[in-house]
Amino acid sequence: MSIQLYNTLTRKKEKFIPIEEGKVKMYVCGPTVYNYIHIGNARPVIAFDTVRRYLEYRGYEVNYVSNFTDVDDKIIKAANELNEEVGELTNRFIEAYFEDVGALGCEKATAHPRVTEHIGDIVQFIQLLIEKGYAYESNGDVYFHTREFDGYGKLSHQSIDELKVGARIEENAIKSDPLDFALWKAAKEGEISWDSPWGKGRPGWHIECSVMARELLGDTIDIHAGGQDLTFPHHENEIAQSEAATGKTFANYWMHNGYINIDNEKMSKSLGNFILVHDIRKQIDPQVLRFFMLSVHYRHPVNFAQDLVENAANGLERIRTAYHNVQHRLSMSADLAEDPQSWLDRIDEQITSFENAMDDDFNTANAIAAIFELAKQANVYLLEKNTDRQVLERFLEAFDQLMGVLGLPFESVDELVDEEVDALIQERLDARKNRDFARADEIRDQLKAKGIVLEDTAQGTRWKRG
RNA sequence: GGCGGCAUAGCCAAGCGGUAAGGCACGGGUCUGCAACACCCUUACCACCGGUUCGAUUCCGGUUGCCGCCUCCA
Repeated sequence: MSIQLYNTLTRKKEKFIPIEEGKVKMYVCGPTVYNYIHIGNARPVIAFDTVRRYLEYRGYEVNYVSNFTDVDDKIIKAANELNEEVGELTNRFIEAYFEDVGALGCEKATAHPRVTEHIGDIVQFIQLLIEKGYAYESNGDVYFHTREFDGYGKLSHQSIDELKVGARIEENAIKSDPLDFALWKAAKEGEISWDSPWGKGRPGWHIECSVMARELLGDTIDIHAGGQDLTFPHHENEIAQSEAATGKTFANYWMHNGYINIDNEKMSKSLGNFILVHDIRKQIDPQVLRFFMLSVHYRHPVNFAQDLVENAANGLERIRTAYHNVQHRLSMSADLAEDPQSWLDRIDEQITSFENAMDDDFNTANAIAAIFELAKQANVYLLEKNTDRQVLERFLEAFDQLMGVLGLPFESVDELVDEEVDALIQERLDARKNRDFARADEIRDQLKAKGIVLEDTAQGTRWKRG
């Protein structure tokens, strides 16, 4: 089966066909770095990191680009307030971004371009738009003439006239049409700026993505992704700029993730009800956060609430326990069992349903269901008196593979080795053998107080942090 | 005003023409010295009203209720 993905441009699920066979050019809009990212910012990063991992799992070579907006009004404002250089501030938050997103299991992109590294390219791109008659200079600013671009509105499915009726667009004497948007903004006194043919200034917001995507991926890319709210105007404007400049399709597939709500209310920096990843990951296992977000389809809203996250934590724990129990069994016995084949087949069935789910517009909710089913099968298998080494290994391999695609690797065994704990467990085993249950329970309670939970199995006692 | 989304068990969440995946929680069993882990069993007339169809949770129309975009925002 082939991968189907929902394309905002056509509002349909489409078969994914890359421009170049076996390769994917993907661009994901990244954050404006003037603060730590909130969990809403983290959603697209997690969602599209998962998309990327699955594409790679499917054998594609993915060239994944995600930018940093490291100069804009909010950054300048924040830098002024903190009495810090713009560059210092953005470096600080870019570093924090990598820490936060890394904790959430997201791989680094192939490239993380920054706006300030591409000013020259941006200036050239704007010049090209002016030459082609799509942009004009006014008072040191440069604007894109929206009405000159025929396809304007095709992504958000808005007609240009309706947009005007919508009417919350600011009137501005400098623009010749209220729908026009800035490509270049003239610098105010004392602001960070770069020289340009139109005087000192800096790039507008939308132009950076058009330019950096083109520089790093070419005129036409396969997948362009970002949060739902970027559809209009950001992505619409990117299309206008890029296609006006190159005369080619900018991106074949547009993917947009849904929001995170808090108590069913939209979370955003402007509303102020946001949860910073920097803070929350100290309280909640970041893998749980990732698992929680992936338990809902990426296009649907996720409601963030304490009890729902705990719910997800319990579910993840079930999968981890199954995995570690298989590992434990493998380390404790080397039984041989009859007919491993039917079990190997069952494992393959779950891998297939996982793949089917992911092929269907990256349906991680269903993919997770397949992993739960795998866990169930593993638990049932562990009930057998005799197990086959090959089957146990295959279970682990499948768990590793599937959870790996979701960016949720299992803790390695090494981290679970502790001599002191082992000694206590041995002492408890002896106590139980001598029917000294008081001592046995005492040890169990003692370990529990240290956050270590014991599980007695037919093959011995295993422990975990809980 | 324009564009769009959602409404499925106590909670979360898939499915989207052939009488409902999965998880969490609850209850009943089994396992256990007791527990933990686990296993088995139990739990839904898919917001409402019409229509199309042999058959609709799934398609069409309408109603109600939430939500989003059209403005910086993931």
